[in-house]
Amino acid sequence: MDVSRQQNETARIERGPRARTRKLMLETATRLMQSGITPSVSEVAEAAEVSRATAYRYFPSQAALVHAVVDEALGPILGWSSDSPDACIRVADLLATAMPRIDEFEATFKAALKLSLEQWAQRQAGTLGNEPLFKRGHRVDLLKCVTAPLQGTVPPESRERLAQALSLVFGVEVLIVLKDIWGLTSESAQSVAEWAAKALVDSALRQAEGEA
Amino acid sequence: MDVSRQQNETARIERGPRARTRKLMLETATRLMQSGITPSVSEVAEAAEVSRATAYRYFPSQAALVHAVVDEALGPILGWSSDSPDACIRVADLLATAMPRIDEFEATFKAALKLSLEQWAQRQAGTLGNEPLFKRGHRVDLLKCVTAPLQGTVPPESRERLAQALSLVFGVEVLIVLKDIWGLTSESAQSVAEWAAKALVDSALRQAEGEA
DNA sequence: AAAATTGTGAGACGTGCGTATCATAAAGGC
DNA sequence: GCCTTTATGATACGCACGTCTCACAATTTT
Repeated sequence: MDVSRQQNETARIERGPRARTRKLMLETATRLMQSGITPSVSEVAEAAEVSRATAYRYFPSQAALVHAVVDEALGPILGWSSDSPDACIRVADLLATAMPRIDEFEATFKAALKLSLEQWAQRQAGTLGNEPLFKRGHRVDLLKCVTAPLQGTVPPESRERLAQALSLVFGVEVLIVLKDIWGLTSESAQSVAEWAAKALVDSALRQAEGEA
Repeated sequence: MDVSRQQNETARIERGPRARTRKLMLETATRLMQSGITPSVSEVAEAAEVSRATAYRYFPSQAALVHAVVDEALGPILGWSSDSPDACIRVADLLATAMPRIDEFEATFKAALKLSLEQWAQRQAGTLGNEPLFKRGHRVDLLKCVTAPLQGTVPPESRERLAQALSLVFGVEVLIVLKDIWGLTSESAQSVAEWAAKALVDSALRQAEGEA
């Protein structure tokens, strides 16, 4: 089990049965998750028609599995950036890009949130296994990019606060609250998030103007 | 196992070993959860010094356990109401009341969210046990009360949208994002949520004025 | 082609959760 | 006081997860 080789396995185009089986499992897991279910390692093994033992060799836990699928689902979102000078346009663009993707992989992102909650609980209890800790911090950089045009217009502390507030209207949590609690459709949820995001940016701008 | 009696058990002041044991377990579970851990039924049994079998009689699953603890933690929040004519004051008051409580019972509310995610996943998979479904819809009524003073000033659709947007900056999800992802303190998180809430209300008001 | 390496499958094992059974102890009714 | 009802504890069971071992098959190396 060469570690350095395994790390690059996803990036590099490798041949051989190793890469093939891993890819098969990842695709199977992704497909299952997009269909809404959050499969255990055993379930992916069965669906991919490999033995349980083999499955556990590639993904030692459900956490590792979800982690890998999330990384794939996150792809287009992480690559996002905007060069618009208008923060409002940037945030609208980000939401228009990311939210539909999150909605498409809703089960995956919910599973990721669930896992991070599990890990948080285990950390509190002290019984923190040496699992690969979940990150879930991507929105920070994205939103710092969104608020970048406000540099010079809005003081740094307010920009930071705005980015933090925006992170509340951007992510799976939004879908959970608006779809599951309020019963909205994906489109309505998206539109509420967009309205809220614009309101927050406008408020930050107006506040900065008033102080100037 | 009289069902109607068991339902009222928490409300009524009952005597006898039944109510006593249940209360003992609930208090133990609450204490454990406030200390940050999310105990299984077995763990509560051990901590309360009752047998596993007995514990399962009162709380057939961890879900039932969390549900009961959440109901207790939710107490002061559900009783909240305001008669201020100013929506801004109402929302600030609600946040000032509810968020510290949620923060205090952070582990409990996170466990509740985790359970609701589990149930959502099971529902998607079709393997939905006949567990007592989690609600998580309390914020709807609270926020409808918050936006009530805007009746006549802000059109109903906008009021609804405002309430939905406010529900994004009010709840455990806020703590998860701001504390766990951004690394803020509870106080900073609270202050960001308050700023965002005010920004949303202001925006709705301003928008209504502009249209009038 | 033969040997060494690597991937795979079958099965056993330990653990924790939830369920069921049964005997004992405690409470309430007469 | 005795008897019925009810609560409790001990134990065992099935199940799923994760780990481990070992034999076999596939691939690569020589």
